[in-house]
Amino acid sequence: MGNIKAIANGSKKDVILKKAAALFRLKGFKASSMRELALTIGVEAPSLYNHIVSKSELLQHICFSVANEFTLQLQEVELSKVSNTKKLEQLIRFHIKMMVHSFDEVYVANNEWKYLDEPYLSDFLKQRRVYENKMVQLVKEGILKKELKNVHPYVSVLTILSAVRGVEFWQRQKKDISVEELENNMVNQLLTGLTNI
Amino acid sequence: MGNIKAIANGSKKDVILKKAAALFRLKGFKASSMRELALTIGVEAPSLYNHIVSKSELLQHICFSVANEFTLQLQEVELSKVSNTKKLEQLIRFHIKMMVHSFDEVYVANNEWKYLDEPYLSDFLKQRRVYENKMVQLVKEGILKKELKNVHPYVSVLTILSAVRGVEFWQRQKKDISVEELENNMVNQLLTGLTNI
DNA sequence: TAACAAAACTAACGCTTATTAGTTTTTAAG
DNA sequence: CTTAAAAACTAATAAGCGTTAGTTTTGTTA
Repeated sequence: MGNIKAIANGSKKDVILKKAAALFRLKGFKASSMRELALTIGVEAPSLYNHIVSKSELLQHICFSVANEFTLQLQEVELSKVSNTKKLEQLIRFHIKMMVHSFDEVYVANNEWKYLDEPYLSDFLKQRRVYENKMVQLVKEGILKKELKNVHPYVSVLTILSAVRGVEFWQRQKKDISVEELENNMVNQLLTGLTNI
Repeated sequence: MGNIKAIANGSKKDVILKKAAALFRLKGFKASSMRELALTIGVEAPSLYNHIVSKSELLQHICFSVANEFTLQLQEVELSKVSNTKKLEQLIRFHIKMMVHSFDEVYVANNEWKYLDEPYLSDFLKQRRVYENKMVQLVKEGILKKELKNVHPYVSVLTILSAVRGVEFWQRQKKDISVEELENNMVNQLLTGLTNI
C-alpha cells in the first residue's frame, strides 16, 4: 500500500505516535481502531507492529511523555526565586501553552488515561497526585506569606487545573483571539477575578 | 436470573438509565458493554431490550436530560431581576450543585457526547453553543454596566465552564470539605480572584 | 548484482460487541 | 384458576476488534 514517512529527526514510531494522539483525541482511545490509525498513516494495520508493541503502548507513551513534561516544568518553577504568586502564574501559562502547542497529546493524557493498563495506570495517577500536592503547597505558602487570600488550597488548585483545560474549547474557534490574549485573560481571571472589587 | 427492581416513582427504564450513567461515567461509553450494564442490574443483556431501544438511546437520554436542565436554569436566571454578577454567580453555583448531585449524568454529558449519533450530535452541540453564547452575553452586559472588568467575554465564560468541571476531582476525596465550602471557594476565586489585590 | 535486514503485505485467529429470534417464566387481572 | 401481557431467558448472528503467522517487497550494503 504505502510506507511510513519518517519526519525530519524523528523515527517512524514518532509518526505513529503523533497520528495516534490525533486519532485518540478525536475519537477516544477505545473508539480508535488500529485499522483506522493505519489508514491515516497510509499503511495496513499489521504493518504498524513492525514499529510498535501494542495499542496500549501508544497510550502509555503519550500519557507519560505529557506527564513528564509537566513534572519537569514544575520542578523548574519550584527552584526559581520568585514569589509564589509568580510561580503559580508561570505554571498556569505553561499549562495553557501546552494545551495550545501539544493539544492532542495533552488532551489524551487528560481524558484517556483511564484506559492505561496496570501498573501504568497507578503510576500515572500517583504522578498526578504528587503534582497536585506540590501545587497545593505553593498555594499554602502563598497564603502564609499573605500574597494570596485565605482560600482553600486544594479547591484553588483544582479550579486552576480545570480552568486551563478550557483551552480545549478555544482550539475550535481560535481565529478571533490570539494565544497571548487567551493566556493573559485566563491568568487575570484566575489570579485577580472577574468583578470590579 | 433476576429482575429489574423499579425504584419508587420510577420506571424500570429509569433504573437502567441511572446504572448506565454510572457505568458510562466510570468506564466511558465505548468501553461499557451492554453485558456489563446488565450485570450491574442483575439481568441478562438481551432482557434490557424489553425496556430500551438501543445503547445509543441511553446516551442520548442522559446527554439531553442534562442539557435541558442547564438550559432551563439559564432561562430562569436570565429572567431574574438581579445584577449580572449575581446571575453569573447563580449559574456557577448551579453548575457546582449539578456536578455534586448528578455527577454521573453531568460527567457523561460533558465527556461522552461525542459518541452521540446524528442528528443528536449536532443538536447537542448547537444547544451547548447557544448556552455559551447566552453566558457570553451576560458577561458583555456586566462589562458595559461596569460591574465586571474589561475581560474577553468568551475566554471568561470558557474559564468558568471549565473550572466548575473541577468538581469532578473533588468527588474522589469529598471527605475533608463540604459542598458549601467548595461552592463558596470556587465562586470567590472565579469572581474575585486568588491574590490579595 | 548478491545477500541480508527492514518493513510492507495478505490471510486468518480468537474474542468481544450490540442486537435479534424464539421460547419460557413471571406478573397481574378477570 | 385462567388467561394475557410483560419481561425474563437461551442461543445465535454478523460485524469489528487487536494481534499473529507467514510471505513478499523494498531498501541498503558489500
